[in-house]
Amino acid sequence: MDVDARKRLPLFPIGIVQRLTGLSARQIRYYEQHELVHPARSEGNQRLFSFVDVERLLEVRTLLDEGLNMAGVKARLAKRQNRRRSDSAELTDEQVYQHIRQGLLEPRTPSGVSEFQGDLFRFYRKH
DNA sequence: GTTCTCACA
DNA sequence: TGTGAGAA
Repeated sequence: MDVDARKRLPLFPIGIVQRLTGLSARQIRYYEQHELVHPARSEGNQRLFSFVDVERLLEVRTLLDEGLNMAGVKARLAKRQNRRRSDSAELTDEQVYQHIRQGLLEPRTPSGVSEFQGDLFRFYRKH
C-alpha cells in the first residue's frame, strides 16, 4: 500500500478531527454539507475522515481566516486540486509513521491547539 | 462516552 | 454557527 492510498484511509471520527483541526464538530459537518470534504461512513453511520480530509479542513480554516466565504473557499480549493496534480511528495513508510507519531505525541500549546496542526499541513504540502 | 440528525426562546 | 433533544 503506497503513501497516497494510506492518506485516503478512513480513520478518524469527528472528535479526533476536531482536535486535529481546531474546528468545531458543527463546522466540520457544515463544511461537509458544502462538499468541502467527503468523509466515509462507518456501519453505524459515523463519519470517518482520512488524512486527505483533515488536510482539506486545515486548508479551509486557513482560507476562512483569510476572509474568504464558502464560495471563495470552494473556488480556491478547486483550483488547488488541478495545480497540485504533479507535486505530491514521495515519502517512505517510515517517514510517514514517524511524522504522525511525533505530531500526535506533541504537547498542546498554551492556546490548547495541537502543534500537529501546522505540521500536518506542511507535511503534505511540500517537504 | 461519542456521534448522528433535526430544529430553534 | 451554537445548542439541546432523542436515538444509536
